[in-house]
Amino acid sequence: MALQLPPLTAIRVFEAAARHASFTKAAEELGMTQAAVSYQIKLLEERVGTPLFLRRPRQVVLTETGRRMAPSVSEAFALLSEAYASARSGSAGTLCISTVLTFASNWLARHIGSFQMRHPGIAVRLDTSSHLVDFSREEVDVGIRSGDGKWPGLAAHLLFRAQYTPMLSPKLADSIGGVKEPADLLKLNILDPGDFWWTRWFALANVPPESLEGRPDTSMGSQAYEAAAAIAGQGVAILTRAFFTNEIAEGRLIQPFDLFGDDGQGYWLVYPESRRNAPNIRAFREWILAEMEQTSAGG
Amino acid sequence: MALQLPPLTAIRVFEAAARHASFTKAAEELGMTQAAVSYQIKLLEERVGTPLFLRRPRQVVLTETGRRMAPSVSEAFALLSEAYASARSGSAGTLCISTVLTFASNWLARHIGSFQMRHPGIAVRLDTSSHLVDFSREEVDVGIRSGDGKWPGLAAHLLFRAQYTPMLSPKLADSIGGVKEPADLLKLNILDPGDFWWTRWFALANVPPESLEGRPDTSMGSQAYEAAAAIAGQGVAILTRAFFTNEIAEGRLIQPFDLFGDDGQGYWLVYPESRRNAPNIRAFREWILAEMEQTSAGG
DNA sequence: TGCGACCCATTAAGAGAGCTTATGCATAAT
DNA sequence: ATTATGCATAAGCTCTCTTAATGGGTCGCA
Repeated sequence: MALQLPPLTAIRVFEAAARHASFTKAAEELGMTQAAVSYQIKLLEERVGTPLFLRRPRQVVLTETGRRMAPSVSEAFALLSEAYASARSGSAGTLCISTVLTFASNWLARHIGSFQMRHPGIAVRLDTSSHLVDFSREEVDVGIRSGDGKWPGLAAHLLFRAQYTPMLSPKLADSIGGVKEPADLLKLNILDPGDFWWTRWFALANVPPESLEGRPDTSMGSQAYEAAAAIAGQGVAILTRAFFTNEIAEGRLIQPFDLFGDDGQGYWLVYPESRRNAPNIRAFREWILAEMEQTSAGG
Repeated sequence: MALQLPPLTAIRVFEAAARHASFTKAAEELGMTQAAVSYQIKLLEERVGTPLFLRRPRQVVLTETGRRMAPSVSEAFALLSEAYASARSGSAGTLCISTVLTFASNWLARHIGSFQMRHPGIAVRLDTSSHLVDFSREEVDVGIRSGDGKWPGLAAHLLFRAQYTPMLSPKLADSIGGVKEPADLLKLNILDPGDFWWTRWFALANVPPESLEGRPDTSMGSQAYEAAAAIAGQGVAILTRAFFTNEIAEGRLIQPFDLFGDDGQGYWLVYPESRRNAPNIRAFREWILAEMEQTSAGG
C-alpha cells in the first residue's frame, strides 16, 4: 500500500504559509524563522515537482497547484489536531482503578462518591481483580495494592499502614464483663485463628502463642466478612483499623486495645511514573490523599 | 490560533501501527525499523498523556483513547496523501508556454496540434506576452525566447538559429525575369529596408550598403506580416528560414539564395533547471526537439 | 517442560534533517 | 534617494531520529 506521503513538516509549513499568504507570518505562527519556512516550502515544491507559490515583490501568492492543494491540507490538519486534542483532554474523562477487593469494599465503596461529586466529568471504573495489575498490559490508570511501596517504574503513595488490632462487638465484650486485657479475648471465639496476624498480635501483647492452637480455623478470607461476623457478635476479628473507623465511630465495633500489629506492609496508591501528571490521575491522587488525611484525623 | 499540533512523524507511525495492530508490520510499511516505531509510539503516548496501545504478549491492541484517535488520523492522512498525489500528477495536467509572438504565430500555431494529439491529457496554455518571463514570478512552465542561450538558472535548448535570408513570391521573381543574383533584389520593393538584417545580408552578398538608403521604411514589426506581404507579391522580405519551410515547400515563397545572415542569436526552449523532470516539461521538451529535428530534415 | 520463534522494549551511538544566524537582493513606500 | 519589507541563500550547528544489538516475555511444538 505504502502511499507515498509528503514530507509532513514541509506540509505543515505549507499549510500555515498558504493561510497567511506570507512566509514571515507563517514562521511567526509556527515559532520558527522565516528562513526555515522558505527552506521547507522549497523542499515541498521540489517533491511536488511544481511551484506552490509565486514570489511576488512583497508577497507570495499560491499557484494553481497550491490553491488546489491548500484546502485539503488545511482540512486534514484540522482533523488531526482535533483528534489529538480530544485524545489529550479526553484521556481525563475516564479513570480505571484496579484495586484489591479488601480496599474496594472496606474503604473505596464508602468514599468514592465524594470523588465523583468533586469530579463529575470523570467516569470511574473499578476493577477488583485480585492479580497484580500490569499497567502496560491492561487499560488501567491507577492501582491500589498492598505491599512495601517498592515497584519499579511505578509511583507509589502510602495510604495507610496495614495496622491490625482485634475488634469485636460491644455486646460480645459485655457478655464476658468487658475486655480488660488481651488474654480476655481468649475467652471468646477467635475468627480466623490461623491468621498469622493473631500470632503476631498476641506476641506483642505478651500472651503465650500456644493459646491459639487447636482452635477451629474459621478463615473467611476477607476482612469484610470477618468484620461482618464480628459485628454480628460471632467472635473477635483481627482487622485493619483504617478500614473500620466508621464502624467504631458508630459503636458497631469496639477496639479494646490501642496496640497494633504492623508487618511493615501498607496500602498504596500506584500508577506509572510517566503518567504522574495525567489529569485524571492527578485528580484522583489529590483527592485520595486529602481523604486519607481527613479520615485518619477524624478517626 | 496556533493549535498545538502533535508530532507529525509520530502520528504517521501511529496511524500505520493502528492499522496493522503491529509495530513490526508498521515498520515494514514505513520502511523503518521496529525500534523506531516503538520509539515514536512511546513519544506520542507521552505527548498525549495516555497509552495508545496495550502491549500484549504477541500483539499490541489499541486502548480506548487509541481507538478513538485512529479513525480521524487515518482519514486525515488519506486526505493529505490524496491532495499530495493529485498535486504531483496534476502538475502534469497543464502546460503554460510563454513564447515570443513571432515563434507562436510562425511555428507553434502550426505544430502545437501535434503535441496535443500525442499528449491529450495536457492542457496547453499559451502566453505570448512580449516581456521576458520570470519563472519565479509567473505561473509559466516553459518559455521560448530568442537570445544566446545563456540565462542563469534556466535550462536552454536551441531550437534553431535565427538565420535570415530574403524571400519573395515566385510570381514577383518572375516579374523581373527571375532573381539570379543578390543585386537583382534591388529592382524590387524591399519590405522593411531599415531592418539591420538587410544591411548585414547585402554585406555578406557583397552588395554596396548604400543601395538601401532612401527607401521608405515599411516596417511592420513582425515577420508574420512581412511574410504575408511577400506572399502577396508586395515585395521582398528578409525572414528567418525555419519559420517558413512550409511556405517554401508549398511554393508560396521562394528563397533565391542559399546565403544566410546569422547574428549569433537563436530561438531557445527554456525552463527552470530544477524542473527538468516535471512530466509536462519533459513531454514538451521531447516533443519539440523531435519536431525540430524532423522539420529541419524535411525542410 | 524445554526449546525455538515471534514480537516488542531498551540502549547506545551515529547520521542527517532541519533550524538559526547572517547576509543579500528586489521592490515598494516615503 | 533612502528606508523598510519580504523572500532567498549559505554555513554551521543542534537535536531528533534512526540503526544496530540485545533482552524479555509468551506462544507453539515436541
